[in-house]
Amino acid sequence: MTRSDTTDAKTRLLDAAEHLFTEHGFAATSLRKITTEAGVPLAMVSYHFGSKKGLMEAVYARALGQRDTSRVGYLDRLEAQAGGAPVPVDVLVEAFISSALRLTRKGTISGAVFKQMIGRAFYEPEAGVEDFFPTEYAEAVERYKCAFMRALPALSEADVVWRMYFFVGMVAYAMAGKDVMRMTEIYALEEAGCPEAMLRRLMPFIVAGFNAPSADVSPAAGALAVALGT
Amino acid sequence: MTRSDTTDAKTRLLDAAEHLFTEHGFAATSLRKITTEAGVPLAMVSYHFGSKKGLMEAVYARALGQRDTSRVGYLDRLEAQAGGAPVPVDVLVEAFISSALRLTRKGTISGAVFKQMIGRAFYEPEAGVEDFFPTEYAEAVERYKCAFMRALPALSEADVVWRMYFFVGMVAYAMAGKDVMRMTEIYALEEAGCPEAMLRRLMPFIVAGFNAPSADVSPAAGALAVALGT
DNA sequence: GTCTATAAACGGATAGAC
DNA sequence: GTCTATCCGTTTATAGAC
Repeated sequence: MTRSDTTDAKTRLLDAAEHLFTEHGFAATSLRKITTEAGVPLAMVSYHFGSKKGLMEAVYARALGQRDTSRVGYLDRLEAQAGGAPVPVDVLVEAFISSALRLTRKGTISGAVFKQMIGRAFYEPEAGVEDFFPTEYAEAVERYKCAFMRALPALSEADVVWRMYFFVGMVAYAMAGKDVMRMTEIYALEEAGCPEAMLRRLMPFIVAGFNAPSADVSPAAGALAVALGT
Repeated sequence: MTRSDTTDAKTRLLDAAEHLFTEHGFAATSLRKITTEAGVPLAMVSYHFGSKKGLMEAVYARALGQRDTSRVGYLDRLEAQAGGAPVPVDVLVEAFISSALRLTRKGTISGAVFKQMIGRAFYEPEAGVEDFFPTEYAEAVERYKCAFMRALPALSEADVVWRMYFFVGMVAYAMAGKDVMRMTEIYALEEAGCPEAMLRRLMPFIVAGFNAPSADVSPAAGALAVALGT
């Protein structure tokens, strides 16, 4: 048993499940591995959570805590503060990233684990995992979309949505601690593992991306098309 | 059986495994599902590939085909063409994306499936999956890093590497067809599923990001720090 | 070479003792 | 409430018939 026996079984189960689901994914993690790491009998899963899926739901429920309403609330304040004028792009980007970081539950769970968990939830192929992140997100995306469109009147709606897509994807990637090219190993990036520092690096990159001129979508014009033809 | 019987069993197995591993992940895909979809007996897996892991390796081996040396070769040509002068950022970005797209094997496999497979390989938590993408990538990253540093002398090495990290992550995210906020559904983005179009949208975004002023890393100065303090 | 049948282990879930 | 022992379907892998 990995954890101290002073903690109760339910908590130890949640801790172990959180760790193993995060590390290896849902399908690859058996209840036996979880109960072994937690040092509790197998049957405690059924008793406390009903099923494997119930355990996972509980893991996410604990991590998410009470529903975080500050996502749009923060944006509300910013827009009220601007008093009718568009909120600048850099403020929007910073607000979105801050909201993402603020998902961290204040409590026993480490911020790093939580963020990796969120990231995994998105990448997890199992059906239903994404459903823990429900409608509020669609609302927030829509609100931010409108804000970005007002801040960037030169861009088409498609461009704004695509750039938000890239933005969201990169935040998820960074928060999940992914590193497909092993760059953090190779170049020993100091700030890897510290989401705050990483996202501070990210912010000017994203802001500049949003402010870029519109993409040329015509098939013939792109330099990319030329390169692909070779 | 889903596929035509005219194709031989080995190929049908590879096709089915490629599809299902890509769709649901390695751990969540059983050999039975694969053999059922392929319309071949279960034992053919052991016969042709030895084990489940062997099958997956074969899937990746087929997809990767012969080692693709054009990754740095393309960059070589660009640098020779520039004749000592730094290769501009937009050309580098376009070259990198083109190389990523060019990973597509010319043959039966669809480009979309392949790209999603590559993306999944990175996100797949199972140990050893990333090992199919070996040292050549580290070389390419190093070469591009030097090229970007020469094109962006105002940036520190750390900034360049971080921005490449974001760049690579976003390409992987987009190529894997991920969509954590379901934005392609909600906003019915037409070009989703067409990597070329998507990456053409991505290019100006990334180029502007690279050209952004250096990130202010000091703890107190960032607007982010202020927001987090509230 | 190809496939049926089965082995051997593992999976999630539960009955029932304490 | 807590846990042992077990059920039973599923899994990967293989033995051996054709």
